Amino acid sequence: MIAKPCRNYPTTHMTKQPSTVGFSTYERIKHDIIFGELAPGTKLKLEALRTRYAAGVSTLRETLNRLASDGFVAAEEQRGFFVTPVSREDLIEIANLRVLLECHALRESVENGDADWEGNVVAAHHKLHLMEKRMLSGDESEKETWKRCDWEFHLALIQACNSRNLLGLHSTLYDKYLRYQMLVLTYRGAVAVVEHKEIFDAALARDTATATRALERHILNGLEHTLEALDKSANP
Amino acid sequence: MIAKPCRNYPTTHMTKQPSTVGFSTYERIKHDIIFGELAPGTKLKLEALRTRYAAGVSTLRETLNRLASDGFVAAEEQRGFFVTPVSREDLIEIANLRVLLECHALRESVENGDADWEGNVVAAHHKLHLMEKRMLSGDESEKETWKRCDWEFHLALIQACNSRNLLGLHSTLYDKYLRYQMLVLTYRGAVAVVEHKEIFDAALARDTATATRALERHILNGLEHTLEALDKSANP
DNA sequence: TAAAGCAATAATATCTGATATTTCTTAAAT
DNA sequence: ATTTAAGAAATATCAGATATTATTGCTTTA
Repeated sequence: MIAKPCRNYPTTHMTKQPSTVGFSTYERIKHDIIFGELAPGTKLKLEALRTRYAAGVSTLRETLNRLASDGFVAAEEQRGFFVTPVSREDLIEIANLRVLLECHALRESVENGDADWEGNVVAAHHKLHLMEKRMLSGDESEKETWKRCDWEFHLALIQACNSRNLLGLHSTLYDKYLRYQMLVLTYRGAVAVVEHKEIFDAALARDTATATRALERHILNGLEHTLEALDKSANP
Repeated sequence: MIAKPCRNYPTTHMTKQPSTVGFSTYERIKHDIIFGELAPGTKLKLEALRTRYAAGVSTLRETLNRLASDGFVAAEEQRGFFVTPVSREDLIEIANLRVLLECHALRESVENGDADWEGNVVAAHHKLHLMEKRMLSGDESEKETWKRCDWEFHLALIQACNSRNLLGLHSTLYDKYLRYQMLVLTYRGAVAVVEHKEIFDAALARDTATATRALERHILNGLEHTLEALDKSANP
């Protein structure tokens, strides 16, 4: 679970677009799972996917195997592939792991980050804040863009942690967490804005303890919020 | 959400024997990478693998994609698959991540483990210790068995951490770390025995702080040892 | 009526072979 | 020596064939 070319690589000098069918199919199916277009538990029949994604069976199986290793798809022996189901417990696990890994990465990053790192963090926070203002004013037309900004902000913060392995694991975890957020479709705009600002300020001030504490609260508040929405949608 | 027991299989809890070619190939290639039979950086040509593992190209590609997601194989766009290279930095990252995840899991486990957990830990440590005595007396004929016991001990310790996701990540990390150990082929018998005992005692005494500290030292000592051997083999 | 059995259907797992495209190798040319 | 061009090798992808297994629906039986 290390290579995550699409996001980790800077968009500046993309030496070669990975234009293979396999890669693009992987991206599309993963996207559809994260954003709920393929609901949790859905049976992924090869024939159906073949027409939906215009790819051959072999390519699809490669893709699904990859997604299975990532944990977005469950491969059941002789029974085929399913979108990984969701559960309260799983969400809690994911969130706690994200706290563990992201806080650790943030600590390292804040202590090692150079001028470049600072610059990227400032830029990412600025872009995120612009989006947040638009969201707060009621313009929810670009939720995906907003989420990308959120991702880029969180990534920028931990980018200087000096561990590709850590960044890779975190990326997958973020995506899994994101799926739950997309699932319940509820936002906690104003609060999250403040939390982002707190993390941002503490990180730039190189106040490791405050930054990690704020990040932990940020993630756990999100968890609580998502759990509530999840329970509500389960018991209407 | 709860995985129901396989319909056809008897209730005996043998690890379900997935008889598919895909799974067995996956296991075998992964094994060969971890135990160095496929050296780091090796080009994995489909034709060669086809004869070596007696599997079709499609199955092999599925397998390699899965291993690529796990991080044991590097898939290069249009250029095929390679055994993931090793490096000093990567080893350090892996070890540090293992410390982070395994210590966290151990803490949870020690605080939540029930009688079953204790029983399994005692059993696993006993078996490990038997193997260790054989190794110390010069019988190195079963290094793989010994390593399996080491794995089972470490796993038993964290088994009660209540997070499948965490256990999954840890398992992969352990294997990656193991590859480096197998690579340098050096053992630090007596020292590791003592360290295992320390962890074991503290865990059973529910002394979380001591247990995690001992585990951290155990892993970091191993890292240092492996790094030295790695440097030595690089600069002869 | 419910459980058990069984045939028909659907879907998966796997291999082979074909094709287009890309990368690698080698040898000629500047 | 570096570049270039042709040929060989390897990958990425698809389609089709087959064997095996899972699912479904109907029939029988208790």
